[in-house]
Amino acid sequence: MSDDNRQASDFVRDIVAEDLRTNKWDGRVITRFPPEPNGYLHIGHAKSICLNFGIAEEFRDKAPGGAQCHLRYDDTNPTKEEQEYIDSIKADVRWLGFDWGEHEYYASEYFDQLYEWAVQLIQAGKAYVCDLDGDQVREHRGTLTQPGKDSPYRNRSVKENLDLFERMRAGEFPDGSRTLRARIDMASPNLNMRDPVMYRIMRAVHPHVGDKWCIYPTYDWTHGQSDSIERITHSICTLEFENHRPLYDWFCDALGIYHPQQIEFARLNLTYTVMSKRKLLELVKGGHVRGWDDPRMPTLCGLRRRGYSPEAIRNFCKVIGVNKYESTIDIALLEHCLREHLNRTSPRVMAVLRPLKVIIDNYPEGQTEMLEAINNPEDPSAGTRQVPFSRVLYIEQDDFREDPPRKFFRLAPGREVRLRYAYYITCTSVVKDEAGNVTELHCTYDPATRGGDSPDGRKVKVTLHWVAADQALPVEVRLYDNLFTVPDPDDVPPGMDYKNNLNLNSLEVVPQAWVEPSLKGAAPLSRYQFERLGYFCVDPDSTPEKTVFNRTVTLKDSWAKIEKSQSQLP
RNA sequence: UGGGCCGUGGUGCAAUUGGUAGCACGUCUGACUCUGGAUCAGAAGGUUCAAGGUUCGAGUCCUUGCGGCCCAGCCA
Repeated sequence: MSDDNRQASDFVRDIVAEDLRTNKWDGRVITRFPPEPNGYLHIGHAKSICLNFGIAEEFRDKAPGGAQCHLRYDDTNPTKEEQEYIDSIKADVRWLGFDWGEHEYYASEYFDQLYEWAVQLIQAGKAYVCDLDGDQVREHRGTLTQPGKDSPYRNRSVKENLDLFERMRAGEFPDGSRTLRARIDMASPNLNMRDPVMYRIMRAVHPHVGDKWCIYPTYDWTHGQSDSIERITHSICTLEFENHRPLYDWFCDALGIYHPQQIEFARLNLTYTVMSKRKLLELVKGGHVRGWDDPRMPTLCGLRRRGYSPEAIRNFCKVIGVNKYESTIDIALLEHCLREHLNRTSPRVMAVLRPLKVIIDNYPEGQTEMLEAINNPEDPSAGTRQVPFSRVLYIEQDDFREDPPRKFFRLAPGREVRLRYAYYITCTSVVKDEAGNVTELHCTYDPATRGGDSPDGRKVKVTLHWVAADQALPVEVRLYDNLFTVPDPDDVPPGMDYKNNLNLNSLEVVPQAWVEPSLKGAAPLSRYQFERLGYFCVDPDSTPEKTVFNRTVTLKDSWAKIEKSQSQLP
């Protein structure tokens, strides 16, 4: 059990608590998670989900006016959005362990209200139809250091604007030919205030509202008012929207409507991966991975398939905190949270990835016996199981060295080790092929050590995992490494991009590994620890004939560390 | 060179709001162990971006620098 289940505070929670204390929002706490359905959710979104839904949960009992978190799709750009994404987002939020109850909303369902509000702004002389095309709008916008120029259409009459806007909606004009723009200040140092576009003409079928519209509101014109409609109290978003806040404020004030408070926090960055939907989409479309749910992807569906648990991800989000400055978190911290949870919850099992045949010369031919094995030493209630033992076994190739280096404690000629839950064995001879590769080992076992303890108190340095050759199940195992070879994939010389840093060895398939028979029929997505190797998860690609395992993460391996440092010596 | 936001060990976060820098990950030791896992104990590692100033006292306040991120989509 983790020692501390409480959620530490942070500057966002501090604001919420303070607002509750001063009764700023009538005792209400309403947050929202507002994805655009244009891709799959990733671990960066998990940070936002945990923040928004977490706050609603934590303040449930403290907010007399009620606390809730909405799921709202910011679906304002039908050219990029799809039903597939809408569905996956719901599945992923639920899998993470959060529930929005009745509060599932779509910005596209506010389009009528938004249209009315646009008319209201036109009537107030605060919006106008502009005939400039994209290039011209850019030219008029000015630069970071120079003010923009007013559009020649900026001073059209209210009557003309109303007529034109109505006809935009009616489909009288071609795509991109006109826009509705807010009439603010072309000289503002904040470029977002230089008469931003509110509506564009775009003939596209919308995944949620179909072909009802040929004009679509921009995100800037939609987001703040959607929060307003839902009476959000704390509109929590990422840092890049800080510059947009004055615009959202302007819209709410100009409309005279309920005005939520926006709070910005830094998005999550992780080493050895990329975290933008654009790049993830490119990896998928470019065939660099097998799909959005490829176990190497930082998407929630990818992590799920890889074997991550929602608990691990939630705890990770708790541990990383929330702040206002960009930072990059070491992937090792995510893996730490993962192991921490999996260690407590995963049944142990034995599997051999690269088999080396071991023949126990003094064990009766044709005999099989069942030995008792503990399912989870961290959880006594998980009980025990029986594993078969016989004369011919497989052990891991890595667990034998004919000429053992210093600090290598495993099996070697003449050396005695323990087979987990079974017997002590001693290697008596080595069989090789013509090329000199070790093909099998002959050993003897000590019948007195049955179960794994020696009555004479004799100690061995190490315990090996094993499977009985004639009882083991053949399975496929997929081993994963980081998708990128460097901590910051975007750190590339000029002319190259992050794809140059793709790790070409991020997937290694072991077509035939062996697992103990208790794993027969293991359900997709079920998680195990393969003793001494790591945590593994049944891949949905599994068939009744062949189970496929994904390696979620290795166990911490101090021998690997020693070996690595030894190889680095001159 | 306009505006906005932000700088605390290698990394991520704390510091009772002015009281003498703490936690986690990682790294390195050691103990224990039927997973070289887990667990436990310990160590190394910070002139809190810098320089001034206010103060008995500054990571916290002031000034000036420096550095980083964001903004010139009819993307979100």
